[in-house]
Amino acid sequence: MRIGELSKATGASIRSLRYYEKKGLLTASRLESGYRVYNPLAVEQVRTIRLYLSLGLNTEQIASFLHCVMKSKEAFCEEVLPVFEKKLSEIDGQIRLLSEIRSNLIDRIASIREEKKEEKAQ
Amino acid sequence: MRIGELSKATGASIRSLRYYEKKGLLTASRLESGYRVYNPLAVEQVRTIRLYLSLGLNTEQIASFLHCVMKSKEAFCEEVLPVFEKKLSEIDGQIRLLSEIRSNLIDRIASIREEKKEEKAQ
DNA sequence: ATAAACCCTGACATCCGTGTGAGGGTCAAA
DNA sequence: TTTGACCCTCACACGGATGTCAGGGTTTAT
Repeated sequence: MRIGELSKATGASIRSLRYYEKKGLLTASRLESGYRVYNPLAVEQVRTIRLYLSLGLNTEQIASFLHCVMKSKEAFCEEVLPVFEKKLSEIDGQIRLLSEIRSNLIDRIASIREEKKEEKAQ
Repeated sequence: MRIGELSKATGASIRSLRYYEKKGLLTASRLESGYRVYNPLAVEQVRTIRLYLSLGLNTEQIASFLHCVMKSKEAFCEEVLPVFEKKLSEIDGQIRLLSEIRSNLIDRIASIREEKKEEKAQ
């Protein structure tokens, strides 16, 4: 299949498919014209790439284990666990930070509402 | 005071102080040489700017109410509440998304650990 | 043969506060 | 006066996946 078909089949833009190739996540053979030609399995592969991207992994991390998870189950790929654990701890950190900011904002909003109430009361 | 002193007094880099000025958050008069000269109140102003930056507001949002909060209390500035509320809802959205990803990762990590246990058991 | 649809590479833009470096002027103490 | 510390503006880089445009070649159906 050509790049336009793969794009439609996966929802990834043509731009993105070329980018995944550049990052070593996807390969294609070429026609004499230079057109990329994809194996039908590429559809599943692109879906897998996008799944991991949606988990916040970057292309380098995905590249480190993609060849394995395409052949075997995720659980059988040595590389996967440390990447997931690293990502999880990053996310925990982000959630902690956002939660602090959230509390701070909530306090400030509450104070402002209080002031407004008192203003009216006068 | 000059920019280097203000930088030391506030912890903001000289680069950042110039940037705040460009964004309309900070003003300075100039010596004939072109050197910036700051009012002593600038120290408090820069601290205020950095406080709001740390809450995730951008320079444009801060600019929209900074002149007011430097004169009056936060609660008396009309502009503040809607900005805080907008930011809060963004943060809630971010936390929700991160929490989904977090659950997904935790599930996957647990599955992998399960597999490993079974592997050993054999 | 011609038009429409498809594909190619390369490169700039995005977000946005901050780091950094070039190239050059100013101030203060020795 | 010289030296070192300080200041100025301008401009590129970052992060990282994606959008988009330019300029040009290919395929396919009519």
